[in-house]
Amino acid sequence: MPEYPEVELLKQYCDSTCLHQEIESVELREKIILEEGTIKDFERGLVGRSFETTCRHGKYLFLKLDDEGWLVLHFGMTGDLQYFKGRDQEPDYVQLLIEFANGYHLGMIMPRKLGKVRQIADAGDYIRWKGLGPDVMAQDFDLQAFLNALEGRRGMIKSALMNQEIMAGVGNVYSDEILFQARVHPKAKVNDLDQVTLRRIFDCLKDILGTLVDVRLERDKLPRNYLLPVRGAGEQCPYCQGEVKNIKVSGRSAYYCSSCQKMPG
DNA sequence: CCTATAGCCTGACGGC
DNA sequence: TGCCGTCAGGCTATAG
Repeated sequence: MPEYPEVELLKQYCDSTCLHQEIESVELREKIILEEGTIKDFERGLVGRSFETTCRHGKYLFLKLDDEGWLVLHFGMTGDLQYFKGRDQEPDYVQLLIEFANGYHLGMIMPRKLGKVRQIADAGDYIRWKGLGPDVMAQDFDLQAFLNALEGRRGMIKSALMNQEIMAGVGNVYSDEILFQARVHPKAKVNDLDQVTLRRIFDCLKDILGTLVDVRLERDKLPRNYLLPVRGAGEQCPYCQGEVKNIKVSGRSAYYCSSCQKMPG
């Protein structure tokens, strides 16, 4: 689930809960979610420190430690965070548990262990090392930056939007939403799209991702023309009553309106 | 540069 | 109810 909107909200959640508190203990329960190093070193590296600020790039959340260094969290397909008090309130599937001096805990919840955690020296270096493209919601990711990022691409537009090296933050679900509202077929080739269409995609991207954060992902607060509530095969398009279909695009499940999202040309 | 495939890991769901 | 296959919103590696 975690794409830009979810991770941005998790960042805000951290900002309002767990900053500036001394870390008393750390339990990393699954070796597989540690990107590098040993569990012992990871745990020791956090105890006695505190989180000072946070930042986000694409689907990655960075928590800055006092003194120096960062904790990076990547949520995979099922990651979430919960800040809670007593151990008796611990939710299921906590793989990383951080206990603060005030008695509260931050749990990283991950039923499928596809996420990653790691301590790093510098967030910028990490972003470069991962090869991440520009963050889609950064101020300077404007229309020109979007066009530059897609320059020379010949693959399918949905794949390009989801490619974290081209631009970081969009995943499978919201790439469908963006293309739905821009009325572009997910399999349309990037180099077949004209400037007007690319601009429409860019505008939809910014608008949709911003809106999802504004409404805090509450479905009933979304505008009525969203694909999200009817993102299932056989559902009805809120624009044209056409049929929502499911196809595979680069191995991923894509939903689109077979009537109003046409191939260009 | 791009696509397809398989794999990582495990819960939810539908069919029999 | 139980078993089994399939699918799921992440990413990576590999082969063509």
